[in-house]
Amino acid sequence: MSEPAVIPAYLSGLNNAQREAATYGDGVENSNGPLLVIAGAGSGKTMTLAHRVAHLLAQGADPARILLLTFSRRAADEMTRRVQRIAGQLSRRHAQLASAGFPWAGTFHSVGARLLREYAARIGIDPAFTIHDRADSADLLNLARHELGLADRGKRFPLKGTCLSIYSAAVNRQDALRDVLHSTFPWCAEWEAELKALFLAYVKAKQAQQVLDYDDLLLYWAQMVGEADLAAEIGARFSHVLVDEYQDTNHLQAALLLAMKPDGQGLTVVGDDAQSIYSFRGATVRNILDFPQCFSPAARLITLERNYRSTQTILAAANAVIGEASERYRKELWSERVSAQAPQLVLVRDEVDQASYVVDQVLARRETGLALKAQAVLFRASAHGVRVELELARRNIPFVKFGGLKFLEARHVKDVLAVLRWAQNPRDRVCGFRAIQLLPGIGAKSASRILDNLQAAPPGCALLAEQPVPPSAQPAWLEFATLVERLGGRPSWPSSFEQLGQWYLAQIDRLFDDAAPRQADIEQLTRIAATYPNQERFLTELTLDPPDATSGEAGAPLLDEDYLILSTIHSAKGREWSSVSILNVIDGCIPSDLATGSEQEIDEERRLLYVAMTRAKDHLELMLPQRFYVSGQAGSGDRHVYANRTRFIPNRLLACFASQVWPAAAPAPAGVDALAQRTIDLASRMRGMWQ
DNA sequence: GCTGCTAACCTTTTT
DNA sequence: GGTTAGCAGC
Repeated sequence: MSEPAVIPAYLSGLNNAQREAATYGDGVENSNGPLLVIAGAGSGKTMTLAHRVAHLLAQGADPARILLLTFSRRAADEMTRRVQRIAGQLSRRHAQLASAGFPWAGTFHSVGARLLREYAARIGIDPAFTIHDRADSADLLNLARHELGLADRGKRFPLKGTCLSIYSAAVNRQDALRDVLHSTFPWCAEWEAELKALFLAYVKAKQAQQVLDYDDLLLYWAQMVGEADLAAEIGARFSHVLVDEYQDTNHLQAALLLAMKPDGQGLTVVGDDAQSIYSFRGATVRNILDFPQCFSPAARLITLERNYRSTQTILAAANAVIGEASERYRKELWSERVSAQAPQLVLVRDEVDQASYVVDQVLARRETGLALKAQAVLFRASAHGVRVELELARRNIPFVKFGGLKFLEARHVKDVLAVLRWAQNPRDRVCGFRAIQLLPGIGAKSASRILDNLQAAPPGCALLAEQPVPPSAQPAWLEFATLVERLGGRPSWPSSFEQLGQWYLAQIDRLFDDAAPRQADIEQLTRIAATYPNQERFLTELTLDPPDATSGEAGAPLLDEDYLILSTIHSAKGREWSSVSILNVIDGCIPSDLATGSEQEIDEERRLLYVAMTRAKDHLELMLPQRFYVSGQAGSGDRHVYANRTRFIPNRLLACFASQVWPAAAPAPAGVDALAQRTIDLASRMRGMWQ
C-alpha cells in the first residue's frame, strides 16, 4: 500500500497496521474486497474498527447502510460512541451524520429479529411473532416431549435442557443430528429417531404458535438469504458489513454473511482466534481460520500484534500460556509498557481466605489511588464469585456483577413476562399455560382445556372471561381475564405494565413463602419496563438483550459512584481493567472439570485463561485456593478436594510469575486449633506447588 | 382436579 | 439451594 503523503488528523493516532486496516480499500479500483483483521488482545481492535467506520463515513458512506454486527448490545453501543467521537474530529457534517447512531448496529440475533419482522410477509411468517428465551424454548420442547410419550419410557430420555442443547447445536453448527449426537452428546445417540420426531414436533409447535427461538432468528435469516433474489436485495441494502469478535461466530452466522456478501465486497471481519471461547454455543474457530479462503482472490489479512494494554510481564505470561495451544494464527503480542511487577500466583488456604485476600488487595490498591472501577475480579463460573460477593457486602463495598444472571430466570419474573407475552400473542401456549396456572384453584388440566378452547375458536371470538373454570376460581379468573384482555389490546405503556405488576404483587404472598425479595424484583422490573417505548420493544429487547449485571446494592448503582466489577470470564470479553484478580486458577475450575472431555474443549479452557489474563493492564493476580469445597451440599458441609494449580501453568512457566503464600507462613498467635490447621495446610501446599 | 408433600437430581459459560 | 417428578390427601 502506498503511504499517503499526509495522514489525516483523525487517523494519526493509529499505528501503521491499524491504519491499514482502517483505510483498506482506499484508492484502488474495485477494491472493496473482503478483509480479515486478526487483532490480538489489547491491540486496539475496537479502536481500529471504530476508525474504519469513521473512515467509511469520511469517504461518503451512509450510516444507515452500514451493518455492524457485534457480540453484545454493550459492544454495539461502545462502538457507536467511539465512531461518534472520531466523527467529531472529521467535520461538523460528519459529527451530525454519526450522531443519529447506526440503525443496523447490534447482535446477530437482534438484527435478525428486525430483518425478519420487516420481511415477514415475504417469507410467510407473522410479523408479530414473539421470541422465546431458552427457558421458554425448553418448556415448549418439554410439552412436545410429553405429548410424544418420551418422558415415561422405561429408560431415561434426555431432559428438556439437554434436548434443547442438542437441537441448538445441530442448527447452529449446521450439522446432521447424527453427527452432533456422536461428537457432543454420545450418551444420547441411542435416541436419534425419537429426538428427530421430537424436533419435528417442536418446530411444528413453534410455527403454530408464531414463536421463534434464538436459533430461529439466525436460521430464518439464513434461509431467507438462501433465496437468491432476497439475498441480493438484502445484501444490497448494506454497503458495508463489519463483524466484530468473528472468532465467536458459528457456521450458521458465517453462512448467512456469505449469502449476503458472496464475493466479500464490503465485508470486514475482526477477531482473535486465540480468544475463541464460545464453542458451547456452536461457535467455531474455523470460521476465522478459514475466512480468507472463502473468497477468490483470498481476503486480505492484517494482523495487529502490538499490545497497548498490558505490561510486558503480564503479556509474557499470557503469551506463554497460549503458546501451549495447537493451531492458531501465529502472532506474538508485544508491548512497550515495562513493569517490574510480574503476575502474582497467590496460594491461599481456601475460598474464604481467597475472598479476604482479594478484597484486602482491592482496598489497598484503592488507597493508592486506583478506583474500584479500574479493578475487576474474574471467575470461570458465576458461583465462584459468591464468597467474594459476601465479603464485599460484609465490608460495605459496592460492586456490580456481570454474567450468570438469574434475574430473568427467576420464577416470579418469568411469571410476569409470561402473562405479558401471552397477552401479546394468545397462541403462545407455553406462556399461556404458565400464566393461567398462577390463579388459585386452576392447575394444568384446566389450563390445557382453556388453551384448547381458545385455539379451537375463530380468532377474536373466544372471550377469555367466559372460559369455564372451577367455581371457586371464578372471581379471580374474571379479574385476570380483564387484565389480560387489556394488555392484549392497545394498552398505554408503561402504565399497563404497572397494572400487571400490581396484580402479580397481589398474588405473591400466596405463591411464595419468601415474598419480600421477589416483590423487590417485580418493582425493579416495573422500573425497567418504563425505560422502553412500548410493550413489543420491551419484550423483544429484554429477551435478546437482558440486563447483564446485578448489583450488590438494592437497585441499580448510581452511575457516578465507584464500584468494583465482578464478572465471569465470558462476560469480561473485550473489556480491560488496571488490576485483575482471577479466582480459582485450579484444575477443576479452569479448566472446568465439566469441559475436559476432548482436546478441543481443553484448548478452549486454555483460551479462557488467556482471555482473563489479557484483561489486565498493570496488575494481575491468579488465586490458588488449596482447598476447594465441593458444591451441592448444605451450607456448612465440609466435603472438599485438595486443588492443584491449573494444568495451563505447568512448572516450566513458573518463571513468568511471582509466587507467594497468604497468609504469610507465621505461627498463628491465637489458638492451638488454628496452628494445627495451618500445619496440615502447609503440607498440602507443598504438594500443590509441584503437582 | 388441585395442592402440598417428599425425594431425587443437578449446578459452566450466553444470544 | 433450586427445580422437578411422583404421590397422597382434600
